[in-house]
Amino acid sequence: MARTTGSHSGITGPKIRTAALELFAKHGFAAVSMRQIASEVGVQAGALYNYTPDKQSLLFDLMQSHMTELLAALPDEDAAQPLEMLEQFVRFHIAFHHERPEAVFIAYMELRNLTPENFALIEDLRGQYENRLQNILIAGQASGAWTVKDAKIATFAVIAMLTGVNTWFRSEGRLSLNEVQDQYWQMVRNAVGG
Amino acid sequence: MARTTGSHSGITGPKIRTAALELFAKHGFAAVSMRQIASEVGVQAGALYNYTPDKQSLLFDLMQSHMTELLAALPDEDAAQPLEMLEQFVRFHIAFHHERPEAVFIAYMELRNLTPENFALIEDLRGQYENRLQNILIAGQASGAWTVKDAKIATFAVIAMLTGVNTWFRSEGRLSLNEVQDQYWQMVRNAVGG
DNA sequence: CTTGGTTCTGAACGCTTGTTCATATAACAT
DNA sequence: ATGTTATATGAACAAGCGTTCAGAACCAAG
Repeated sequence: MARTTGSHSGITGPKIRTAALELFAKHGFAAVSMRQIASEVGVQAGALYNYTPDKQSLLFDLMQSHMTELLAALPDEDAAQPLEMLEQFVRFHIAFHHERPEAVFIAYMELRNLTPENFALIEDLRGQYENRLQNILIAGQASGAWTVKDAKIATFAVIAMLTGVNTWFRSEGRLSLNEVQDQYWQMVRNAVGG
Repeated sequence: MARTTGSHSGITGPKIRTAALELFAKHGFAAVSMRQIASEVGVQAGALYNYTPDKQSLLFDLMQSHMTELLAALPDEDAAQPLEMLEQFVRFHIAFHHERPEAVFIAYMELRNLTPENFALIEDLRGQYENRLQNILIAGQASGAWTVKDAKIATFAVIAMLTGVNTWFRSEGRLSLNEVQDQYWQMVRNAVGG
């Protein structure tokens, strides 16, 4: 036997990415085999190599796509006052990350499974994202919108705090996304002394 | 050949735990083989099974030890006013986690590689730790020491923020541990509205 | 209806995996 | 010095790994 009925590149390609995303998030990159991904897609392992040169590229593509989408979706920089921009950032980060828990999980947990070259590329994208927040914090320092001492530390603190939402928040739970955004915005605003 | 000169249980046992800790933290549980651990110890793979029934138990033991030590090292609960207790907690968390980056990393990243039973045990220990902070936050709410609305959310937010220190702080860097503790304490205190 | 290119199968490749076990030797107790 | 026990080796096991490739079957265009 060989090619099966209904097989098509435009379908199988995305299917592979979705299956890999879910499996990597659930079990970890190293613990997932190409045969498992193929089985999830409904195809033999060899067929995956029509769509990715190897397993490493599959991981890298998922992470790069995620980081690129994240940067592209970021609200405009110079649209408003520092306090508004910070609020925008907080609400954006929570909402965007809530919508793609698997990609977020992978982007944080699988860095060590990237080749050094790929790692550097992803770290650069992450740095760009962190810089956006850091610039907001610096702008607010300059304008006296808040009192936080070290913008770099505050950047790390805020991002860690916000990303932590993904570990516990579920939309079916006690709180709505909006309530969570409100409470985190209050905590972030207080934390920077705004 | 067989048993080598100088071989001793009291030496090899800890060596295995140390090697496993470092390798798991660096490459991930699934990506590390028993042969790699053995090689790090200077022994053949079969010898490891004099010290652990299997690879899974090795991971679980490391995680359980870490969580147990964490709980045992926690400062006393009813020793002071809420504000002092919260400050104590913040400084303790940062210092304790800074001293054992590998164990912390593993305890957060390798949860999905535990069997369901082992996972439940570790999650219970983690829950106990989080409860200690939550109780402090509730006590402060009751006494009016601060204004934070939802103690559960604040617990998650503070722990995520504090644990994030490990991703960037190095003692050789620009800041001392004490300075970092000071700044994070200020941010946490502000965040809860204290 | 044929041709050509795309997408798949299924077998194979050399290697690595966690784990077991007979066997050998070092270390200790007597 | 002898006997016992603890601790190691090294080979073996079946299973699984990422990846390659010849050939088969599908799809679309002429």
